Amino acid sequence: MALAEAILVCLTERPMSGYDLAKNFDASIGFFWRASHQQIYRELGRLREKGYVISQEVSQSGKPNRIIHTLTPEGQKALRAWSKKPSKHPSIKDEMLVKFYALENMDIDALKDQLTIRMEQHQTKLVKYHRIKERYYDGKSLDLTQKGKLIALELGIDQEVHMIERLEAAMVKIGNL
Amino acid sequence: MALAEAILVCLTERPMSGYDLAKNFDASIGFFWRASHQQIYRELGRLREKGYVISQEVSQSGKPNRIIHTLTPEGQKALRAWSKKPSKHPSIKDEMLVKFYALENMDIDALKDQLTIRMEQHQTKLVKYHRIKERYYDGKSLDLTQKGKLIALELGIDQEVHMIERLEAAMVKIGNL
DNA sequence: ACTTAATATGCAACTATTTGCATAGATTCA
DNA sequence: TGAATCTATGCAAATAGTTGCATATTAAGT
Repeated sequence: MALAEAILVCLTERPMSGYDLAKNFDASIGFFWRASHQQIYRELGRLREKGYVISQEVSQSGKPNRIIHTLTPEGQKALRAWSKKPSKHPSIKDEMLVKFYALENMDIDALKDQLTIRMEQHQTKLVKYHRIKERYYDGKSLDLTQKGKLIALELGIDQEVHMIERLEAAMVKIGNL
Repeated sequence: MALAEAILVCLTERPMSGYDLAKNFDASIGFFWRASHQQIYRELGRLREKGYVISQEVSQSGKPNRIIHTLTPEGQKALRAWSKKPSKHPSIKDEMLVKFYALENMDIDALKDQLTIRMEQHQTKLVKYHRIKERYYDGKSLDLTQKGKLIALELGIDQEVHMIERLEAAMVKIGNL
């Protein structure tokens, strides 16, 4: 399972609480791997048992205490071993495209609405990516890890740009039916 | 869950056995929704219980008997109702891109190999798509359902074309590190 | 002759993911 | 002043998906 590794990858940046990780999964790494906070907290328990992270509670007044998780050398070793294993091809599950497969049995106006929403979602994502790129990477000197993140980010940006174009083309096509 | 609906979508084309469905999920509809044969057989049981399909055994000599599943009017109604509900955004789980996120902890040569494999997979898919397009859609007059499938197919083709370009660019970038 | 692939179905166990709930003080907006 | 949101953690149940196994015949390749 790669949720474990995705968490470890996050923790290479800095030690984090489960809450921080959940936010990361909603933003940066979440562009390539989605996970809910419930999943993350459970997985952190497993990683602790395996000795891949160590967890220490930090007192806070007012708010609940934070539990900060730090990557251990064993965790780092596990990450490197993982990097050598072939990557599974990404999961493919796109409800909307399935709907196109039986157009005669679909409500086409509803489908158009869904296409519009989908385009907006990709647009939003694209704006987010651009902001991150400008803020953290443009015109800065980058180390190896930052270069890797930039490559992933640029893959994401291109994907969104082309996805929006494709969906617009699809919209024209179903508009002309 | 949309596996149920993906199966119903397949059955709008013609009545099929579980085996036929599994092959469809490896080819056409599987471009947008992957499922194993075990999943499909289990789901067919549920669909039968709900009355969305009816199943009849057809005797065969030599080979095991086939069980042909036919979409019922209730199943068709369920499909139309589903088409009106907003589509969930596609699941995102891309191990390889996660690996780019902690490049310092990765084996870069292994990553390059994985990138190469990934490019080949997309290339294979693209060739498949093109073959299907030429065979079933090019220069033919199409009904509504066929037009829908063509739209989905063309989305797939464009996606693969751009994905291959993106991965090539990424390869150049990690080659230059 | 032997092995692999294709046809055809399906159970069982395990792992992963989603959804709903639960707690509880602090801050921000209307 | 009340409602909503943020911070922070996590359990429990349900649903979904993967992996391994099981059966049985035919046809084609080596």
